[in-house]
Amino acid sequence: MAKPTKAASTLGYALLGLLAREPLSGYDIALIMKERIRYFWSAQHSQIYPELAKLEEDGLVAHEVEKTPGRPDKKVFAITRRGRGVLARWVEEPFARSPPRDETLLKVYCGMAGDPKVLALNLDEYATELEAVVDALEANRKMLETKFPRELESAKGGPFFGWATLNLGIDTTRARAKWARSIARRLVPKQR
Amino acid sequence: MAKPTKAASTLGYALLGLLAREPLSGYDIALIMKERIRYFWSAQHSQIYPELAKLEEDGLVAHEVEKTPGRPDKKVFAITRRGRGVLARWVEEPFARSPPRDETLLKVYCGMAGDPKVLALNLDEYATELEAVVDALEANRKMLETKFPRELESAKGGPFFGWATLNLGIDTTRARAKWARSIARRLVPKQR
DNA sequence: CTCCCATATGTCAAACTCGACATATGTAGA
DNA sequence: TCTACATATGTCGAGTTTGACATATGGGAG
Repeated sequence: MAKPTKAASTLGYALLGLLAREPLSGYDIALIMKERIRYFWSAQHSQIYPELAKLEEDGLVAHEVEKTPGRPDKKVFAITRRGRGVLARWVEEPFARSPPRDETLLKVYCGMAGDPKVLALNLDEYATELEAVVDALEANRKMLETKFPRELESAKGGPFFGWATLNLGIDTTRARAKWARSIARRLVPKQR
Repeated sequence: MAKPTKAASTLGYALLGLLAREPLSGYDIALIMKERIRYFWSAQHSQIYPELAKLEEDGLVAHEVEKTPGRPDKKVFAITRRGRGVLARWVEEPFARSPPRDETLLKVYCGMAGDPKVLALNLDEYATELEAVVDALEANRKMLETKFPRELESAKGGPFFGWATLNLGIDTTRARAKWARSIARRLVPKQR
């Protein structure tokens, strides 16, 4: 084979996964990464545009220009058949235990170096942020459940896998918030 | 001020956090990152050695050579007073919601592109791995609880913060394993 | 009229990270 | 004897990621 259907980077797979749902521009993708899927993946537009170009070079996506009145032109990308094939092969690979890098846990691990009161305050603030995230994710899940009951029932299609992803996101974010509060409480025992 | 006590990279803080507990060589640190704290941080030795040199240049750590019979010499690093100061300041900064990059969630999010049966198998295998990790983490926590009851009670010192970190690691890893099994079950409904 | 904002796409340098290569010592096994 | 392995430290190139810079359109606020 001349072109053995090259593999993409992990970011490339992320883009393919979004485009497998619907055609999108680089700008759209940047927005989705800042909002919908921020809890498990994100990238800056400065990384997205070059990666889209690379995917197009490899024939995994293709774009057409959409002229919108009163706005700059949009390059709307769609996944190709080759792109779907590459994505499928990656999805079916075993799950890698990629090196987790959790700056929050690292900071708590170093906690003995700092003032417990300050740490406790920061942990509570962190928990409050996370609780807001949980609310947003739960609203998102509720939306999927009312809008796509069929897909969720049959465990097929984009909505189901988005829902599956949300399930873990919600559980771990909530667990994290509770944990932060519990550690904060341990750090300042006799709260008045 | 001539030297405004420069900040370190996140990896630098990780090294300072380990050295704040006990003096260690680069090799020791690499081992600890492969074993004890792998569930929230890791780095290769090729990154650790240069970073230690950089920290030493900035006066945050200092080393002395330990001659061990029948082994190559060891450079044992210890944290300096300046290093503790830099670490303390970082610890007391607010928790940043750093961009999470969860390849597992990404792959499931793209699940509609692959064969459900293969995905289910991989998820089960993944869950089995995670369950082993949970066991190891729990053994570690048990060890801390029997060996350092005082520190855990008073919420002070390295052992307490190691224990605090383990708490979240265990909870989220277990939640992840359960989640993987539950999604796997949904993907192959009528298991014979 | 001017400035800022959302839309929209792009480049570039610096920093971070990984995997491969390199070197050296001593022990255990084939 | 040869080889492999654990210990121990290091360099280097390639790929990833971020943040800053750059450009262009049109609407709304002041």
